[in-house]
Amino acid sequence: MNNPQSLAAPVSAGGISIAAVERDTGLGKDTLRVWERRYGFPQPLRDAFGERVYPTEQVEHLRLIKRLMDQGQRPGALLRQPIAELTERLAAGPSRAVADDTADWIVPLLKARDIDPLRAELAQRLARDGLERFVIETMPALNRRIGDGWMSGAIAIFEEHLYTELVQNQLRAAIHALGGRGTRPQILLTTVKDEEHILGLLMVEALLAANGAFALSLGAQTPIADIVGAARATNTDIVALSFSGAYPWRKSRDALIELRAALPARTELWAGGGGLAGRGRSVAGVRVIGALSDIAPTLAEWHAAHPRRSGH
Amino acid sequence: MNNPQSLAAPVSAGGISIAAVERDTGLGKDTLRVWERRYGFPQPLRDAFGERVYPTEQVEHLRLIKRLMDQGQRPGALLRQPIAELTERLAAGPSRAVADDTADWIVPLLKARDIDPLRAELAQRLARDGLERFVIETMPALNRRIGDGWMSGAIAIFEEHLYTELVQNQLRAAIHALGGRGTRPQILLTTVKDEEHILGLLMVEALLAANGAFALSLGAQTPIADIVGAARATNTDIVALSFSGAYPWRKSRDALIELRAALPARTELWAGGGGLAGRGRSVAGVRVIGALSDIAPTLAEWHAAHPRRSGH
DNA sequence: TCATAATATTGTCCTGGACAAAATAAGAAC
DNA sequence: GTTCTTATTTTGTCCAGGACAATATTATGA
Repeated sequence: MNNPQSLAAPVSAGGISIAAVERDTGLGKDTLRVWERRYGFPQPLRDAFGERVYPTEQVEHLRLIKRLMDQGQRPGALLRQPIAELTERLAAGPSRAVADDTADWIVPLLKARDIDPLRAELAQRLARDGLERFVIETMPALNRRIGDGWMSGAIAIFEEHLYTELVQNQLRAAIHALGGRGTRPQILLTTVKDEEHILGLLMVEALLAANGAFALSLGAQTPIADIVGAARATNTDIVALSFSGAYPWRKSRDALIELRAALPARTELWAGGGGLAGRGRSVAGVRVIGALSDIAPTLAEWHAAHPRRSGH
Repeated sequence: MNNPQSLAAPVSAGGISIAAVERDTGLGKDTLRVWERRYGFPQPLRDAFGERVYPTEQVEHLRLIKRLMDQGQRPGALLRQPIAELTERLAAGPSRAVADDTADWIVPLLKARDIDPLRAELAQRLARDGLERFVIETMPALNRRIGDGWMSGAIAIFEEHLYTELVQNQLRAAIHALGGRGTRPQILLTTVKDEEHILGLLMVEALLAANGAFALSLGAQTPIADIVGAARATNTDIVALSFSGAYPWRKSRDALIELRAALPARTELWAGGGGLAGRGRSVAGVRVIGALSDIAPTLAEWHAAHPRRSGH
């Protein structure tokens, strides 16, 4: 108690706790423990109380493994490979590549002390490319660049926050400017528990708005029962869910099944985001949106299937 | 694979699995099990494999308990109470009072199916009262009304989300419209770890903007080290922190002390929000902003103390 | 070549024990 | 009375190691 130094930080110094690893990688606590038991990796240190402390490099390694698993590879093999082999596989993987230097400008701008040029640059690109292209092409490139920068230590957390904040403002302003009102279809947009991912949500909202569909966003972390309640109350045509890549597929699937069962049959259920991308067969009654660029066509399909009737 | 019906649904029939309860209530698996062991509730059934199956009513009960806990009550007492007692407590709530009927209009508008009138009403009030008055007078009344409504069950969570979303959009748009750039003082605005409270942050940002000071908001949950890093990097004059009422005072004090020690002496440190209001003596070197209405005067003071020099 | 059965892999659940962190109550000092 | 310490209770999360259903992979036979 008198020695805050020794008390305060099981976190910062050597590594992070198992709960933090779960949050960061999307791998469950049980999974992490059973991997350690079976494969000998990860092999966290222990703090003074015998609790696992994962060094940053191992978390990095785990993140790499998670990425490969999302591509369809199986853990048994991956966990026995040395790390060099893994990066190699990742590079070989589907459609990596695409020399991404189109987004390189963001880093120096973030690093500069003055934020006005950054804000201006973002605004200008948005204006020049248009909302749709900005969201589908520019932003993913930027996000990836920022993510990489963060992992390699080139970008500090506050700089990532700053980026998120500025882009968010741009998107919100753009959506606001489109100023749509109660058109059909009526869309409810949200994420389930444990999903933060505000930016992804906003990207979808922007794309929908660009295509004349104005979603009602409930923000992140809406419990399933409340999603159902909201859909009922607002007479929603489509409930759209977004899952980030860190969300375990099993969980998203369960959530979708439960939600599908609880929603009225006439309400469509759409799901998308990195957590579902590439997942072979989907859940019955759920429309999986594989990529951002699929949103517009899917919306068009909906319109084709629901010809406009007079009245409201 | 051949019998999807029987396979798929440990979910629907009698109840739901522990993972589903965790997702729906936000109570961790470990917590659910330890409550069962200690207090005898919840008391799930078991399926053929010995796994817990929670009946819907118990999930409902758990959700009620969670709500009371969010209100500050402790589980030990709640878990021993019969369900009738709980609903009663919920209605009683903490220190209601203050006949606040100026904000009563929000509830029926939220309840109505159509969101356009709500959006319009908010926009109109903002335009009529001006940003400053809207933030200082209207919004706190609305927030309180919404909070009360939620606790008493009159307002569903999704309606609260909806309100937050709409107000947020209004504020952001207003700030954006003021469109200020790199003026002095340079302010860094954020909350520390574990603080969500986005709306409060945005209110402060709006007030500052209304007074010609454009804060750089880092969003919520910035680690202290990163706040310091950001302040250093951007040559910040003032770091402003917001603490919600739910944040324990002890923690905010510690955070402020730590931050004060780490920041350069020339950087001022301001702190405000419900978590600090009324707290007698403050931390040395920290300026406590008691109420939203104090922001403008405090800012004026800063300007008086820092007469404008030519150049920047 | 394709469907079906046998086998291997893998994630989640289980029990029951432990203990740090948070909240509260009790006491001391200004 | 109020603020600061110090004990005591409460409460959430972690641990180990066993088990087994769900899923993926391989072998087998028509």
